[in-house]
This record gives sequence, structure tokens and C-alpha cells, in this order.
Amino acid sequence: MSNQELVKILYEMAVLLEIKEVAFKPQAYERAAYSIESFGEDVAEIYKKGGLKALEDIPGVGQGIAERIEEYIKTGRIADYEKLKKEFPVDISGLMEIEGVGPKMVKKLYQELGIKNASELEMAAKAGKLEKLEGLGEKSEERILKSISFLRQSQGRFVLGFILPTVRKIVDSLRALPEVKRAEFAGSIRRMQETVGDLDILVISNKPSKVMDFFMKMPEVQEIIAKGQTKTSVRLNIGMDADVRVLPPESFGAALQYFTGDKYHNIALREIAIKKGYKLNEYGLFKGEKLIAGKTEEEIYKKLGMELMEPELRTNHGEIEAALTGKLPKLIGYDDLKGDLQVQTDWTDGENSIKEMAEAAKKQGLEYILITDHTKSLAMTGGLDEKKLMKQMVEIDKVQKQVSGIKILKGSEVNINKDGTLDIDEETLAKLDVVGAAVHSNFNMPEADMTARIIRAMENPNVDILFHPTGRIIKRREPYKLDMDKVIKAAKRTKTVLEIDAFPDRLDLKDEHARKAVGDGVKLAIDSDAHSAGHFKFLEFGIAQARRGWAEKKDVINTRPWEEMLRSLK
DNA sequence: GCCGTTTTCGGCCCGACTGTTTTCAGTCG
Repeated sequence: MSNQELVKILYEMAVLLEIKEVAFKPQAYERAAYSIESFGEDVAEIYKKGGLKALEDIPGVGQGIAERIEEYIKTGRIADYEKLKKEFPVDISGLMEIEGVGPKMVKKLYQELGIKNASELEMAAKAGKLEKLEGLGEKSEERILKSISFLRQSQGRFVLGFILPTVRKIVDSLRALPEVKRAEFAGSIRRMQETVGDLDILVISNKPSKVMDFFMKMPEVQEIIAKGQTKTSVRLNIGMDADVRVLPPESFGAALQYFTGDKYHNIALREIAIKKGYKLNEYGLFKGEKLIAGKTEEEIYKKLGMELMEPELRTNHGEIEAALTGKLPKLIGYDDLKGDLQVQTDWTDGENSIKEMAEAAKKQGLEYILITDHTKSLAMTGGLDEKKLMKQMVEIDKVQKQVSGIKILKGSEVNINKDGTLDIDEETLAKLDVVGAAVHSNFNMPEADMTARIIRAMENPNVDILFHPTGRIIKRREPYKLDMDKVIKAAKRTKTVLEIDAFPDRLDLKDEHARKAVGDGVKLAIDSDAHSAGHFKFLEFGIAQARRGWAEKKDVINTRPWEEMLRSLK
């Protein structure tokens, strides 16, 4: 059993209870599902170690849900879920991800038309059956058809690193309008999540309609979805939806807060507001009718007894408690990296020479890079063998003399063989400044074998860093099966550094694993995995990932000058 | 069903927009 399967069941139970119009339980199940989803620890493992009591320590999980999780772990099923499912034998998850379809719609579709999944819904919509239902019309039908086809082509989420340049361009054009006093993006993009669903832009202006008119006519806009006094929604030509909201200055901080925190952060905040006798919404913090804070985020958090926290933290994973008690982490900053420890060149699958990469890195403000070309068993990249590695070291010395202001370190991205040995001999590895090791083959091993394989590599005294530890590629490849708890423990024991690969669709380690590693005193490296001179800018996304993992400057070895960084390695 | 520096019982986040029901339910974030 995996967390993922359990989370899906809990979410579906929430929807099914909502359909049955049961009060309050849906939110309870939803909260538990969300909590487990982002918990980062295997629930089965927690249960094995601490039983029911340990399950109940998970936020949002109480006695009832803990017992159902136990039932699921023991029997592979949850009787209540199956009972609900019998009443509504429909593909809840598949239907709910269609925009505009909620619990009530699922119910109506099934009861009136017997629709059980997205493709049946599509057929019914195409046959014009939906518009005959009460409460639905021609437009609802069109909208559903559109949502289904959109979902099919986009899978709904966008990789942050790939869309952020467009987002910044849009916001900059809005800022350039004379009617616009201020414009900021909020939402999951401001939180710098690895993938994002849509774009929220907040604007201060006295002339909302002018801003809206300009926005709707931007070249990046494909079609208008909704248009109102203060809010306009469009679909951008990159496939993503974008909302613009225009606000008065006195509410801007409140709106920024409201649209930046994730759902659960905001719920928690509003509950704290209520307890203090206030009301919090996107227009401000109110005592009765009176606005008492709203101009800046800081004053809102302050009135609620909290320090201002970085947007990346606002997901209700302990940041509120930390802010209330003055224990927020001092996150690594976006300018804190001095070096990049994973850089490919044209010696293997990179596009640029050692010199070009060094110069590009210097331009990016870095003080050093580590050259880490692939090794021989990765034949498709022309991986280096011992002889070529020695030759490359000579070449690096040569290039070093031709460039100034940037230190070029000698390294390698060594393949971890199936048995945990490496594909380069120890003698050669020992000559390198830094060795990164990575899995590039046999991805489909059983968890225990893969874990043992990686730990064996970490035990090698020459291996300094484990590169992209889980191998996942967002939207394309699942992580390999790996016991991260064991890997983190092994990293601690062997003093191996874990990498956050900053490539936009890798971001590997994930935030929750980074947080766990940092919590256990394991050091991180944030690397671009650059394959061309333009890739150093991806470091930003690795830093964001580290920040979402509560990492501080001291936790990341390449925030240090290169001599000091080298001394800190095993 | 969960949770507690008001509470172990009695609460549980809030507003905009759409479509279509002419007064509001459903969905979304």
C-alpha cells in the first residue's frame, strides 16, 4: 500500500460524503488526505512503528480515520469506502478533475444520466444530453467539453521553471501601464511550487476597467473565460489560466496574503483571526466593520501575533506555529549560492565547452563550478572512461589558465551500477575534487534492492554527493522505489551530501525530503544540472525547492567559498 | 470526523463569478 493510494481513497470519501450531504465530515476527510499527501512519510511505516497512536499524531487524523487507515493497511480495503462506492459506483477522481464538475454535478450526472466517468460524460455532452438537465444549459455543456479536452492535453499542471519567464513578462507589462500603481503575482507561483495550476495577478489601480481591457488584449491571452468588475479570467496561449484582480491600495497586502497562502494556510489563519475576534478576507483584517490591517502582509501577520513568513512556507506545515513562537527558519536566500556542483559539457551530453560553461557561470555571479560529465556506462551520452577523465582534468587545468574570476573544479557524475559499485575505478575517483554519483539504469528494481544499491554507493569514501536522489522527472517519470528514510540516515552516517537537482522538471530531492534531510543534519547541494550555458538560471528553482524544505544557508554546502566547501566533504 | 491558550462539547473559512432557478446553488481558489 502506498500513501498515494490511501490519499486518493480519502479524497474520494470526502467527495462521496459531500454528495450524500453529510455535514463536516467531508472537510475532515479532505484535510486528512491533504495532510498525508504532503507528510512525506510512509503511513504504513508509521503504523508499523507506532500503531494507531502514531497515526493519530498525523495532523487532521483522529481516531476514526486512524482506524480506517489501520483497516486499509491490514486488509487492503476500507469497508465504509466500499459501501459509499456501491451507492455511487463512479470514477470520482476522474470526474472531479474536470473543471466545473464538483460533488453536486457528479451526483446529478450519475442519478439522471448514469454517467460514471469522464469519457461517458464527454459522450453525453457531445450528444447534447447535459443541457436538458435542470440547472444546466448549453454553456455548461460547452464548458465541460472544453475542460475535458484541455485536461487531456495538459494534465492540468505546469512546471514552474518552464512558465515563469512568461509570467514575469506579463506582470512586467502590467507594471508598465500608467494606470497601474503596483502589480504582483501571487498563488502557487509566488510560493514557487514545483508545478503550478494557474496564475493570479494582483493589481493596484484606480482604473480597473483600463487594466482589464489591456490585460484581455495582451498577445499572451488566447481567450477570455470570465470578466467582472474586479476580476478577469483568461486562458493564456501557453495553456494556463490567469486571473487578474484589481484592488484598492488599503487592501493590497490582504489580497497578497489571501492569494499567496495555500488553502490550508489561509483556513488556519482565518481561524486564528476569528479567535482574536477579527474577520480576515482578501480585503483586510476587520474588527466588526472596521479595517484594522490590510495595506501590507506584514501588518496582518503582526496583528495575528505572527512574524511575516516567506511565501514558500505558506502551506500550513508548521510555519504558523513557528511564526507564532518566533521560530521561523532563516531560509537560504536566492543570492546565497557561490558555486554549482553539477555541470555537463560537450565532453558528453552538454552543448557547450568547459570554457563556455565557466564563463556563463561567472556571468551568473558564481565563483566556482564543478565539471561533472557522465561516465562510461552511460553510452548514449558518450560517457567518459578513466582515460578520458584523466584527459579532461588536464584540459580543465588548461582552461583554468584562460579564465579569471571563476574556479573550475574537477568532478564527475559517476554511474551507480546495479550492485551499488561505480563504473569508474577508485584510483581515478580519488583524483577528482568532488564526485557525484547517480543512478541512470535499472530504474525498476524493488525498493529494498534500490535502497541497498544507493546506500552502498554512498558508503564509498570517494562519493561526496548523491545526485538527483530519486530519479523522478515531473510529469514524465515516477521516482524509483526508494526508502528515503534509510537513504537520509545513510547520508548522515556516511557524510554524503544529498543534491537538490534544480532542473525545472527534476527538482529532486522533493521539498519534504529536503526538509527531512535538513532536520536530520544532512547537508544539501543545489545544482543546476546545466547542459548548456543558459541553464545556470535554473538554480533559482533549486533554491526555491530548498526554501520549501526549510533549508537555511548553513545547510547547503555550495553557499560556501570553494576551499571551505571542499574541506566540508568527507 | 477533528480539535482545543475560550471549549472534551460544540463549533467547523470566505467571497467572486457563472448560469440560469428571477433570488440562488454550484464551483473555484
